Amino acid sequence: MKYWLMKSEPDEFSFEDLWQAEGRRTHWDGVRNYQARNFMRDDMSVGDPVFYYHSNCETPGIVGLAEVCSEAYPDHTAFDPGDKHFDAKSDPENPRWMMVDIRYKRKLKRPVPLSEIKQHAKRLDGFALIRRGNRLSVMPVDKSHFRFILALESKPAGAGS
DNA sequence: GCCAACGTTGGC
DNA sequence: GCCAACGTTGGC
Repeated sequence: MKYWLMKSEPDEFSFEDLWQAEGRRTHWDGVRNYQARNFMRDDMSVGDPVFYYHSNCETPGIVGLAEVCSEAYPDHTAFDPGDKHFDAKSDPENPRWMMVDIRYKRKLKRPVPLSEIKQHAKRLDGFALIRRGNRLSVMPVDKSHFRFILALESKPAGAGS
């Protein structure tokens, strides 16, 4: 079992939207980065836990838990000329972009903001989210990092290290 | 294969 | 809105 973090802009598709979605699940379409695609295609398994992260918003951070609930399969939005993420070079016979489905698990007791995660940079050494210039929208999380961050939700906001 | 130009991401 | 960092593109 591997652990993951997936970013979404709440204006596009928030954790609340995932709750509202039919079956409380959705397909993670629109990833157009090879590294992120490879993680989904090659390394994810059904049942893997996922941190749901809100980016490009007032307080970026982890807001909830989800889980992978499908194997990777072709991202059909790449074939749709009307779609925002259309990619003419993705051939339906040989799809370039893949996605998985994820399912809502639960909200964190409180969001754990990026700023707080950064305060624990030493403990979280190597965590892709806080590596310089990180722009990955799907990234692996070490099991120990995952647990450490999960424990933060039970501590008061702003509690020191 | 190099690398400049460009577009995008995403925190601030 | 700014801008640093990064990935991709395309000329050569």
